[in-house]
Amino acid sequence: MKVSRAQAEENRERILDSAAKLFRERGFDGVGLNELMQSAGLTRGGFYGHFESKDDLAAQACARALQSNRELWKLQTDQSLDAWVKAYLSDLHRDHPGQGCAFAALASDAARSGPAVREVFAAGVQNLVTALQPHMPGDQTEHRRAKAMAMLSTLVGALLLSRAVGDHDLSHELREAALNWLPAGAS
Amino acid sequence: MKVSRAQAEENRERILDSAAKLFRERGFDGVGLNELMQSAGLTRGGFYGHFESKDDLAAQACARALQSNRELWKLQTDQSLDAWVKAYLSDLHRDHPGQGCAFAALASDAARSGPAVREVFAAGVQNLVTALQPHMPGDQTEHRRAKAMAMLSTLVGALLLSRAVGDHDLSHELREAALNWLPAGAS
DNA sequence: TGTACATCAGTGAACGCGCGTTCACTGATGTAC
DNA sequence: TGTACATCAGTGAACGCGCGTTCACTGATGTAC
Repeated sequence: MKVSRAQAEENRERILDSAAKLFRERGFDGVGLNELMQSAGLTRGGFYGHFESKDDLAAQACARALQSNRELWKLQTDQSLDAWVKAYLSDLHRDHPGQGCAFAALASDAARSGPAVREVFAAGVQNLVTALQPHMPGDQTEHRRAKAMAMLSTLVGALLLSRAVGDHDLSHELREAALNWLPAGAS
Repeated sequence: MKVSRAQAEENRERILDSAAKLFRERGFDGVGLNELMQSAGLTRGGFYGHFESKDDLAAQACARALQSNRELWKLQTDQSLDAWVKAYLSDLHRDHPGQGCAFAALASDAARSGPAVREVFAAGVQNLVTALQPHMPGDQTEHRRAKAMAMLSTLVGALLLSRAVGDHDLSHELREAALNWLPAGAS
């Protein structure tokens, strides 16, 4: 049963959205194409009409996740960098990787992936650093850029570790420590 | 063909060492039990004489990886925290996750794993932070502890991101930025 | 505007493969006498 | 110390299952007249 071109495009978008969410929750290897297509309301076989391979989807889903991160975060950073940092290190963000930062959720997966995914990640880092840069203290652009990068590393590391430890108190302590550390160089 | 008890114990150790390396390189889902046992010079069927399940092995392999991290790093930090930090953010460490930091290599995997793995990770963080703490500046113990945690987050985040981006220059820039940022609060 | 037909998005069965796990079996080890 | 036998570490075939991918087919869509 064929479907209108507009509908097909909608289907493709839905696959990408599902993939961006499920991959962040369970990693590339943790989600099969069958489940993925079903979660988008389609069947297994239709996948290859939209994407070349699972790897191709992984790269595009990462791009999608990073893009939605950017849109979500732009509002927060525009009003205050501090607000964004606090939201980044919140319990809410820790407990919902599927809607959260793609770096924290998929960096390990990306490191083990092919060039396509890694290029998407590189572009994502460049984009976010450029967006954060003007909010950082310092006279020279390259200093602000370096600070933005270091801050990003701290945030990603703290969120990741706080997700990896089972201990609830330790999870909180890790994020608090990062939060208190940041102002020293950031603001 | 039975084997002496000493030999059996040796085999178990070899499985653990292989797993600690392979898991760090490719993640829990990226390594099958067949390949794993073969890399330890054994066959598939013998696995369950040593471990309850793959999950059980994952937890024990993480513990093994974290322990060997500790032994390796103790020497470096004892002479100078700076030496350790530089080694942590080196090209060598980035390019050899199999022998490197288990946090950077497996944090995402741990976040998606069961309680056993996560408890091992929590203990690993506690251990490392306790080891770093005395090297951090500050009067009060809890301040030094918080700084050690924040520094760890920065290091893990920077190494992870520098592995995830394909771009060689960006990978270097990320680690340099973290390196220059650290002294502000750490030393 | 209405009809005839080519296009092609989506279906669902099938491909070979490797997964984690189980189990009957083997035969050297370690023990009891 | 030497022999008889129980133990049990490791083997390799087999289990059912889900994986990524392919393909012949369906039938509504979009096009040409």
